[in-house]
Amino acid sequence: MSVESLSALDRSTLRERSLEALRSAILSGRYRPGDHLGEVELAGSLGVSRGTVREALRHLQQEGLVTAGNRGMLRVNSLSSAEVHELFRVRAALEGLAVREVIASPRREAAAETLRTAVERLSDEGEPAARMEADLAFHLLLCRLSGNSMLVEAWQRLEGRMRVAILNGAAWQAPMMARDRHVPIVEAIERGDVEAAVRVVDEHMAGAAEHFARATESS
Amino acid sequence: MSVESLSALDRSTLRERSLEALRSAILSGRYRPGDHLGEVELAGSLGVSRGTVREALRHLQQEGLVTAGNRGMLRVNSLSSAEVHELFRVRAALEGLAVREVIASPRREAAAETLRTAVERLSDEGEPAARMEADLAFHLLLCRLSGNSMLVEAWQRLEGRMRVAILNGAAWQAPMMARDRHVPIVEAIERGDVEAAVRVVDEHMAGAAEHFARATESS
DNA sequence: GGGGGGAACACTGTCGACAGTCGGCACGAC
DNA sequence: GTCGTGCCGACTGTCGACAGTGTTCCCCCC
Repeated sequence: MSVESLSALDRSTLRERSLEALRSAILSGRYRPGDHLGEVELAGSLGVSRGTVREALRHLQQEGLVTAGNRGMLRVNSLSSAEVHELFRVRAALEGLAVREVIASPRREAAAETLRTAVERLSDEGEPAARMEADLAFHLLLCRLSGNSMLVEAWQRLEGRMRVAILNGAAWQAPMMARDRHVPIVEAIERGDVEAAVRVVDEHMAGAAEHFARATESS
Repeated sequence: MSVESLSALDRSTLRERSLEALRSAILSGRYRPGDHLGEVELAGSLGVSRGTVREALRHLQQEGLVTAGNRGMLRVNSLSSAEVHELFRVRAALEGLAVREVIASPRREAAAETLRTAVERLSDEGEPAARMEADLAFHLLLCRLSGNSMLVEAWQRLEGRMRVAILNGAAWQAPMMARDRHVPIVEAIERGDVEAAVRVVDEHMAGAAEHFARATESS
């Protein structure tokens, strides 16, 4: 089995490894928003050819972590506070659909239970990065449980930008990541209360948008 | 001035032209769903190098027109009827947000007027392809008028898949594209009736989903 | 006639190199 | 001092070639 996973690791292409390396470099803050990402330089530091890093950069561009500037030159993306608000409103719409579908699903009971265990993994303390991961994992799980693959895909397309937004408000207190903020969502789903669930999601997102937009402005 | 516009045309890269060519080739049905798209063959027929067509294909993959199969080989995508339903539910959520934001916007009056003129361009007759374009243009305009750039982006990410779905139900009667189906949306926005607008959008999308899902199944 | 081995093929992954273009800099004319 | 101009460096766009790997098909052996 470990051979299997090892061979799976070996099977991962250079492009995928470069993509992962670049993504974590950006998300870890090693490259600051606005920094220019030159193909030659990155190819040299990653030990791959320009074409390979080029594909990884294009993927990052689609994810929204990187944006095109003058003459096709790429730089690390950053979001204005207005864009943060827009982003979270779209997210609210998508997750609102997710809770609707979860509640309408015949597997609602099982889904609620899965969410209940997931919400327990949300911790009020610890590394900010780890808390962010747990938070995003919870919301992604919510989308997945809707069984709507298009919804999952659309949400994931927003994920990169969300990470940028969260990154901008780096030293945040993160009251939005607290478990208390997520429990009501699960409870509303358990009760099958569509209106309450959607309202809670909306409020959750509005609060998060407000918080991160402020953090963006002050940076 | 004419020099200016010409140089702008020349500025379009080979990658963009290849992308456009491939996209229209797929959308026009020249390549059928499931067809294998080999890099070498396409590079030869387009008169560009493999790297260039490769980038175009990757872009198409992000758009959802092309999907990866065995060993990274790409083929023209197709949607199951279940995915068509999922797709239109996500679209309904996004456009529901769009009408909310348009109505809540201080520029509601102007937006409604713009939509009123756009809806006039929807024709009940003529080329199916042209009608599809007009329909998509109307809905894209709706998203744009919301002023939410993230919403526009998310919608456009779905656009490729929508075209695939519509393409699958090729010989359709297209009652969903009729002007009558769109006028109520505009009227609800003009009245500022959020509930009605969202409900109309939902019904519009549900009807379209049902129609195209059936067309997908029968093909 | 059927099955196994191997060679040829058809792909994609990856790379290094050349060409075009844009921005900055120094230099000279006015 | 300021403007125009030509050079230089940097960066991306594009290309052709090589390598690795499944896949397929043919031939030989049983």
